[in-house]
Amino acid sequence: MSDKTKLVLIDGNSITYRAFFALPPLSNSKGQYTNAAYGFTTMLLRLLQDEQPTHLVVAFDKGKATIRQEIYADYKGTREKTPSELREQFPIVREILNSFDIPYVELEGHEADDLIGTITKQAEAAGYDSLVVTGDKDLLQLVSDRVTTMLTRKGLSETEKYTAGEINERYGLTPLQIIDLKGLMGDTSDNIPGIPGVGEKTALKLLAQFPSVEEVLQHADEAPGKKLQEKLREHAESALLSKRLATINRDVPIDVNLEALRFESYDAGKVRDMFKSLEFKSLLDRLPEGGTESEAVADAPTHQQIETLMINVGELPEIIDSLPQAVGLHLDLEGNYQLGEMHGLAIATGESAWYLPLDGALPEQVVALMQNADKMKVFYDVKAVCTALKTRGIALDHNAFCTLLGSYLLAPSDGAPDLFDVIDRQIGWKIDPLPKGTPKKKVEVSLQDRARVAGAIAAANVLLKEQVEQALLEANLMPLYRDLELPLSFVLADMEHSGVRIDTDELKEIGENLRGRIEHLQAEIHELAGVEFNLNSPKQLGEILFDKLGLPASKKTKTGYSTSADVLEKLAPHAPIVQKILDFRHLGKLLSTYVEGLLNAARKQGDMFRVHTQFNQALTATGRLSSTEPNLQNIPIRTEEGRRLRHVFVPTDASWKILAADYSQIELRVLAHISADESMIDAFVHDEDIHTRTATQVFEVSPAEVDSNMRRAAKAVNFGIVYGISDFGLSQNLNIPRKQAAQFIESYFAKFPGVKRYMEDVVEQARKDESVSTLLGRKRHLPDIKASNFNIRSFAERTAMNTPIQGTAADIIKKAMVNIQGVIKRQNLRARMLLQVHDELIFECPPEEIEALTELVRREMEQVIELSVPLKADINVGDTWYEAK
DNA sequence: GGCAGTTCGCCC
DNA sequence: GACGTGCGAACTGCCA
Repeated sequence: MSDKTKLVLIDGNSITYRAFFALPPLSNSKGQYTNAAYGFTTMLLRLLQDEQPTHLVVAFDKGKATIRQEIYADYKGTREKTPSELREQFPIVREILNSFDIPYVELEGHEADDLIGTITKQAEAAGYDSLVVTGDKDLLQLVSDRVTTMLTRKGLSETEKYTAGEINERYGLTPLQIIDLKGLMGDTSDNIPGIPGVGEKTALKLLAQFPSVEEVLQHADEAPGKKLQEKLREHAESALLSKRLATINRDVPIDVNLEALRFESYDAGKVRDMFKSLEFKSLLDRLPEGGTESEAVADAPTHQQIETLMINVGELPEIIDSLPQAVGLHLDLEGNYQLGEMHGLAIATGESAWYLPLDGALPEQVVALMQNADKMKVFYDVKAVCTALKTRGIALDHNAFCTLLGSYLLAPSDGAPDLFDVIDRQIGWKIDPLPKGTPKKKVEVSLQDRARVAGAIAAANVLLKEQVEQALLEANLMPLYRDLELPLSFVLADMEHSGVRIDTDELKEIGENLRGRIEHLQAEIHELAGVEFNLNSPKQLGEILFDKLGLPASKKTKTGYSTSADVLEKLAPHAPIVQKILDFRHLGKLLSTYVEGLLNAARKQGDMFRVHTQFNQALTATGRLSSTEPNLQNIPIRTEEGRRLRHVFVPTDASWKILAADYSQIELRVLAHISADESMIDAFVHDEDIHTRTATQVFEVSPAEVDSNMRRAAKAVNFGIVYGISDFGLSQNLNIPRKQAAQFIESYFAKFPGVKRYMEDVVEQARKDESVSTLLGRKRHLPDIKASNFNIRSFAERTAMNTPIQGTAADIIKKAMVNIQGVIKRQNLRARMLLQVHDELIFECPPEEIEALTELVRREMEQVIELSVPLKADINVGDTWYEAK
């Protein structure tokens, strides 16, 4: 029925509030925060489209002296003050509504809830159908035959509509009983007390028995459990008060003419002007054409407006000449950037794009562009491009901008930014990615599609650069980006391109040996178990050990028994099968992950095999690198058996050497510096064994009295400090009770008061800024530091303590890498940097360079930055990585 | 057969 | 009630 009336009522406060916390704190070029207004607007546009309302109104809270506060002074008493970044957006939301000609209501001393309740009551009487849009479950109480409530779920993007039937299905309650629910359980966010200890589950159980708060209280004696009965009696008043607070007032003295809420259409031109001034670029293409747009507002085009022109090599020089100094580029690669096929190159300004198909070989005009130092070449991933070009014998000029690296430094906790996400988030272009093929099934992609996507990415890069650059400047991150991370990209590209030589014959031999022993172990285990089963299946293993053999199960996982090593180690003395399983696991890990993994990754180059890892420079929350395909940052060292694998990492030439340089205790030295703890600084200045020193302090003994257990415990505590683990984590590591672990930490802090003070200060600072920084200014956002959930907040607090330590150590070694590579190049050494493993660097060099390399690496690593304690690098040389220890 | 989720274990 | 990080192998259950 198209003539039916449909009134949509939006809870303006609730939706704006939710939008604010759901979206990152974006601001536009005028410095206005707009994330909440933006989120509200996306919701509004969606409602207009999906619901086709005939009538529309938005309600806002107004004033402080609400009726509820008269009843209960502490109402909303615990709520944090609305942040100014949010407060300043309410006027923007009202302006946006004005541009749509959508009416809004507010009344001094009343909340939006009550206004919505009152209007829906009148609408019901007039025979309108209403839809209430909110993030607040309280409004479910308004639901009736004529009123539906739409609730937002996590963020704003998902919503759920509730009719009376759905409320019954979800809660087993009538809409009005939602009030009773809240009366019993209360609401921490509004500081409505309810009955302490009664949550949703208990409240629902009670209401299933008796229909209302009053009845529940009358029959308190019949409630399950003595404690609950007592609480019901004790807090009866509170429950009744809470019910009153939760009841929406549907008779607010407000004069609403329903017909004035009629909404037919809006002037798209007016709205477009509004969006442009707020810089809601991505929302522009959701508006219809036409309207009375003012011409004064200039704007970047949307990606649909960018047509990518197919060109040939001959046209390239002329286009390049016409380009501005910063050129958006995208190298269209398929698959792994080291090996993958190069399909083409897209070149763009923010307004136009061109696509040059390539078939393997790079024409000289492209090479010229890549080596043109006068143009700033803007890529999404400079390291990938640089490496891809290196494999084709071309050196990318270093006058480049990396939008990936910049985006990462702005928000490192998000993990590796996805190209299409970044573009959508920052510019609002929704580019359909190309379909992904699999090794099995290749998908044919037309050249036109390739051009469309590559062209859009190249053009997006130009706009992204502007935004990222600006944001880096504002966040004081430009020096970190320009002087450290971007130069490091080129060093990493060198390393990835070099690769490391692998002795595959040796590796295969190790593999054969392991395979034989694994098969033998497997046969023995099956024999002992009396049945053949899949030893690699934790599920089957658990059934054998704990059901069939009846061993005591100590730990459970989500899906069944835990069979992890720490569980099995405790069982080993009781049954011989267990040690064999542990051995099987250990050897199996070495075989599948390392022997087979490395063999799969090794590529034949001339007469030798090499592995070329990829370092991810834009992924970790702390600023460390990570390594993939293969991961060369987790090659075994702890057990001799595993450590042997390092024999297969050999120099390019048999006469060359491997040189390994590792920072000694870099994290603890960083901690000593930033905490300025006297005792700790003293230990490092005198180059003492820090774990022994910690043991003497914590256990109050002389250095000679420190036994191996004390040192081990002290080491675990230091380890815990560096990695930000909890008392729980420490107790797991040391296999001691949580209480004892907490005591260790306490006595540690008593002996290192400077460290304690630092930990307290950094958490306080994190609460203030919602972020922490490293010595070189790397930032990590920590919104969870204000979480109400204890676990989430505690985690954020440990992160606040740990990130400056781990992140500063990452800064330091990165800087050393850039400096070392600079010296190697300037001195024309043949030595090559091969790997970085968080606190160590691996090189190879001809024998005659050993001395020079040792000297320069030590100097650059130790002198890279001046701290209040010395930095120390241990350097070892050998014929293989194993021997360089 | 592909995908996501889980468990396990390696490194710093 | 589950808590430093990241990568990857293998299994499992689910989908087509």
